[in-house]
Amino acid sequence: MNGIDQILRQHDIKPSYLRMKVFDYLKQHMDHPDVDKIYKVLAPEIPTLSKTTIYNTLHLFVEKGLVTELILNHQKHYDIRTIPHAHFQCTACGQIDDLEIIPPALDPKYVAAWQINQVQLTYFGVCASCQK
Amino acid sequence: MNGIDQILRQHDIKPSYLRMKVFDYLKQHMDHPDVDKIYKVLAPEIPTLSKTTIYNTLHLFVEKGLVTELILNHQKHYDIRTIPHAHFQCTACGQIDDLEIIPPALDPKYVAAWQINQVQLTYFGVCASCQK
DNA sequence: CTCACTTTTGTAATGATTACATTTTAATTA
DNA sequence: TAATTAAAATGTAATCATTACAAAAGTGAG
Ligand SMILES: [Mn+2]
Ligand SMILES: [Mn+2]
Ligand SMILES: [Zn+2]
Ligand SMILES: [Zn+2]
Repeated sequence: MNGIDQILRQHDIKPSYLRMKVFDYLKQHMDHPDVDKIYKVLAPEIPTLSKTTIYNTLHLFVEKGLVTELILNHQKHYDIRTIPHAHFQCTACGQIDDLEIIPPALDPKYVAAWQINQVQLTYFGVCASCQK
Repeated sequence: MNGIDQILRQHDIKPSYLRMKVFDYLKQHMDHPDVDKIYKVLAPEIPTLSKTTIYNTLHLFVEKGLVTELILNHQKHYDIRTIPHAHFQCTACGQIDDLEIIPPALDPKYVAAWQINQVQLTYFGVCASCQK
């Protein structure tokens, strides 16, 4: 939990207690949790916690470029890794794994015309343990 | 609209009037429409049309491998192209363009462990006309 | 302490999708 | 052809993640 306030400040985010808790959670759980997962884990130790706060905090993090948001299965998942990489999602159990694949660069003619902000490369399938 | 019944039959789909209409729409509109778009266009010429039918039909098409489903912006979009390719979506106007990029193949060790069913490569950004 | 501002909370609304029961249509059989 | 059965289409209600919005609680400067 140390140094977290520094990181938040570097991204122009005032490090409140809750924001630090949420960021700390993301740092320690790189399995791309959704809002509900984060809420369910933090709620017991923060009895007053509201799910709206989790939403607000994550929106702020995304806006400030601190975390990446990936929409899979009609749900937003949050990833503390901001460098481009790919994902695998098991359509049976929902687990999301990191893949060290860098998405291909766009043709220069598109880069000139469009302003690209994010690239998402996802492989869908069934993981090893779900195949049995 | 000719030959559509053949294509449906080849994919083990009984070519009803509505199924042919939906497929015909997808064939003529490759801009990756969502359910609502398809419904709004077909409803005027088919007064009894139900949105549930559009859902049912598209689910069937996907199940039979006739069309591809891509989830962007919390919405399902349908693509008559089934060969792998990438997409660009403008986050301002929502338009979805095809990109002739083939998503990179997975490392063999993953291919062996997982059963990959679909790959989705999407570039998000702002299109030329929305930048003004 | 007071005031202004930020953060957090609670509740209601939104909107795409799904579940499910009913009605309509098509195909099969007698 | 009429009766029976199966398939397709429809209508309505439920689901559920997300958002909108207003109120409450906390923070920090003067
Ligand atoms: Mn990741
Ligand atoms: Mn496409
Ligand atoms: Zn799995
Ligand atoms: Zn645009």
